[in-house]
Amino acid sequence: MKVTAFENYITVEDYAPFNLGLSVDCGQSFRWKLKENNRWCAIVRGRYLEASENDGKLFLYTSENEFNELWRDYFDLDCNYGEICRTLCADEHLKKATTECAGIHILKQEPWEALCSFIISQNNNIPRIKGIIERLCEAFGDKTEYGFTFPTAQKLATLTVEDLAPLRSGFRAKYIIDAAQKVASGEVDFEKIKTEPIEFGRAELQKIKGVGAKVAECTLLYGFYKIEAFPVDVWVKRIMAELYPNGLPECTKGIEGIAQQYLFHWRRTCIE
DNA sequence: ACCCAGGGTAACT
DNA sequence: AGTTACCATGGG
Repeated sequence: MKVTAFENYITVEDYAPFNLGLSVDCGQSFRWKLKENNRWCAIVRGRYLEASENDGKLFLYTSENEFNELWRDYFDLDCNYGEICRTLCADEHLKKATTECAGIHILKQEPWEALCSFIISQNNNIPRIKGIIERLCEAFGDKTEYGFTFPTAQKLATLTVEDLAPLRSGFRAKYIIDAAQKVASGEVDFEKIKTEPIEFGRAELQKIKGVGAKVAECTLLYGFYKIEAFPVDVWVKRIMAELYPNGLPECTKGIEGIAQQYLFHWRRTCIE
């Protein structure tokens, strides 16, 4: 990986297969927007970034310092996805999925944002999920010169279900409040989820009302980078019924979450 | 009115 | 422990 710093941006070359647009807009995160100048922009962990990709080169409007300390990790640029995809290619369907959706990386998102976002995602569609999250940030996040931050669990823990009415999140509002309270109080222990095996995190997250297996898996995968987590939504359910009636192939062992992300996007966009 | 969407829960065998 | 009703919201 080669990083070159300019006045107000850096370029990154020679990185592992990575597709910026695909990674930020394949259903794992909901806050990235494509501006008219063809740059993706978002506020992540309180930091604002504009980014674009052209001719195998990344343009990140940030400092080399912030890149090394935040974005490099967030975009998982030091992980060898080439090798991972070669492993997954042992299965014929995953060979197609990883080829046709090449460059998807798992984004290392903030645990609370991932949890809260995927609570909102339940029985919902992606455009509306994005709308609810945008209203959540505008109503309860911190205003910055570039937009609103994602509100903290501590902030949301002070609110009531009625306070969330403007979000139009429906029955999910009470789940958001319960999650915020349990995370803010430490009843759901994020630090321990980070260090303990995944089974601890599964049980811990499902102490929250409205968090079942699927939302827990998404939180563990995108918020805690537990890449063996395997969220099964309606699309992955279809994949399993159509292609893997006897379960996932051996080559996915330990990296089920990454396989899932390719299969999810592939099934939604490349099939039929 | 009917369908679907990155589901969850409770009450059953 | 697995299945099966039932729950819930807004957009098409």
